[in-house]
Amino acid sequence: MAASLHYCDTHGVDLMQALIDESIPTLAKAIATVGIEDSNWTSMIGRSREANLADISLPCFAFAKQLGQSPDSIAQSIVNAVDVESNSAMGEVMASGGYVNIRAATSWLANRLLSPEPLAESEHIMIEHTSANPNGPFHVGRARNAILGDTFVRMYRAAGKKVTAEYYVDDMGKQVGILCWAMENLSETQVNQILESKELLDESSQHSQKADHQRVKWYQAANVLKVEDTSVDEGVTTLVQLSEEANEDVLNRFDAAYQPVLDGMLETLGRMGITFDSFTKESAFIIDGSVEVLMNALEKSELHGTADNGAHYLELESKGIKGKSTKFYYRRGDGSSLYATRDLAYHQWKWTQAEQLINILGEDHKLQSRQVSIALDELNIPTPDVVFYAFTKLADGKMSTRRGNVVYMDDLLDEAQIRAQQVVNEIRSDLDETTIHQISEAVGVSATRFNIARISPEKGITFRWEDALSLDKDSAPFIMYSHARACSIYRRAGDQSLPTSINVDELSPTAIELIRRMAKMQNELNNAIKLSRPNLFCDWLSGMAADYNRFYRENHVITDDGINLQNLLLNELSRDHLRRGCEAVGIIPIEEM
RNA sequence: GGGCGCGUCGCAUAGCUGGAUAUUGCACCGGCCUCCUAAGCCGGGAAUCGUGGGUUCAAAUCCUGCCGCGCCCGCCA
Repeated sequence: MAASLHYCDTHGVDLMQALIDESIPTLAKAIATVGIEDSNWTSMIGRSREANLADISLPCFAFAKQLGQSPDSIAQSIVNAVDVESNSAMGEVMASGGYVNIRAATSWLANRLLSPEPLAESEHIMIEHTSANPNGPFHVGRARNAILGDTFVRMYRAAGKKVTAEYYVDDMGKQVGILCWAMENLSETQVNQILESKELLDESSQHSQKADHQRVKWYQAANVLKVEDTSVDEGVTTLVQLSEEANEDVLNRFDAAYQPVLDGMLETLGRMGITFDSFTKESAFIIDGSVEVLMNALEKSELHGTADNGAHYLELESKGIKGKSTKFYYRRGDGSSLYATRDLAYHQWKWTQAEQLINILGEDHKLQSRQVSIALDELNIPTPDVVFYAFTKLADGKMSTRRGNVVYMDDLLDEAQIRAQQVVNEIRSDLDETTIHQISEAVGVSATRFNIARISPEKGITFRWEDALSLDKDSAPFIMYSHARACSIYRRAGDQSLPTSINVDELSPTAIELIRRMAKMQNELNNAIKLSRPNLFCDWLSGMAADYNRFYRENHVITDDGINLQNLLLNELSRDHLRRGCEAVGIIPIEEM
């Protein structure tokens, strides 16, 4: 085996930011010469929009009025006055279209890439995502939350943050109440009869014996039954009321009803590489009394009001909430709390666990989330950051576990694996069955995740099998293939001791592009995190794979004259960047495919 | 009715903290495997950035009218 580079967990430096920082003193001298008196110009330097022209750019449009010259000629004057030679970070500095365009010196980039610096100690972040009601199997509508949430967890970790992935378990309330009532009152025969009568019985899934797939039938049957039989609602309501009083017996029965479902859901998520560090039950905040304390505290708010029947609310009209209902009810007439109230206590608790909170929520929770934030503010509790995503709908309508109008994730992942296997069978007939299965499972899972992670969260998705399972170029397999290719070369190169520096003069254009791409990794990651858009980092990763492939075509590691060590070094840097990029978005970086 | 979001080549998608020839993939057309994985590489055609107005030296990007789509507006969760 070749000497391996061990850069994991040591890449903390944003080289584009470093380039900006190192360019500023040199630019400042030039700008003073030209006679610009705008002290704000340093904040105008940013990443260049034209990646083929420059890494960073200074737009000169704002100086035009002051100097009475065209932006273009100002840019040219600045460029003429810049002493590039004195700055090791700066490569080319050129004027174009009113911009001062700066490219990093390739030698500087290469050096920085080869001597990474350790990440600084970071704050602790709690990312709460998924938190789906445990009433049935994971479906593709719920998957966007989990995939997005886990991608954030991974990206933050790749950026060196300490992250707790948190799942809020809704262990009280109507949904589990219905499930529990059904499990206790309906026989399997009854359930099957009810579902059959409504043509809801579907045992076509390979996973129909899995606990979550089994128990959702009881949930669906109870929902059908309660339309005709009012005693269902009565039974459920009694249970729900008791659960809200933290009745131990009822909470235990709820637990018994939903836990196998939750386990089934977590198994599905585990297959996608999605795991949690912490599970918190909603009932915990009733039991410890914190909900009651908060409700009492809210009465001191200036927004507080009381309804005729004794219910308590906050009037939010003055806080910019518009529409029919500006009242945020947090205590019912009978004195009990509501879901949102418990959410307040939950947030209060979360702040004891981390310095930053991020919630991943569907766009249907926007109003609710705003109300909760205002209430938190009234309680002097900080508000969390929230990432919203638009819904995934089926071509023929909205997904619903209750109505059985869903595509289950278990089935989607099966199908993804099968489709991937068809491809692997075709091009890797040399591999044994077990290996082929492992590869196709990794490809299927990665492709499914990437096809969601690469889309802007606020954009609605219409589920189509072809799209969800696409193995095309702009997808996970393309990236995985590039990584596997780099691994293959690493294996073939054998045990080599790698050079400690890169001779820039010998680099081909594709090699330079590759270095430039790698140098932007941390910047792209930081940017995607800052803007809450994982799709931006997905773009970088696709581009990284493409640049590696171009490099691979032109620059051979294994040649007739032996091993080209410089190209091997670039191959190893690429392999490392691809692997870390994959891990940051939930693609499995397999070593062979 | 009110609030929030979305509308970019045939399809999908990037860019939206104003700025340089609007990105990428699929599909379509044409090249490249005696050479480290062709799930690849190179080249080509294809876009009134939903639509009308405004702000600006500069608008896909900001403001606004309209059209279309989605989500929300429970003492539910």
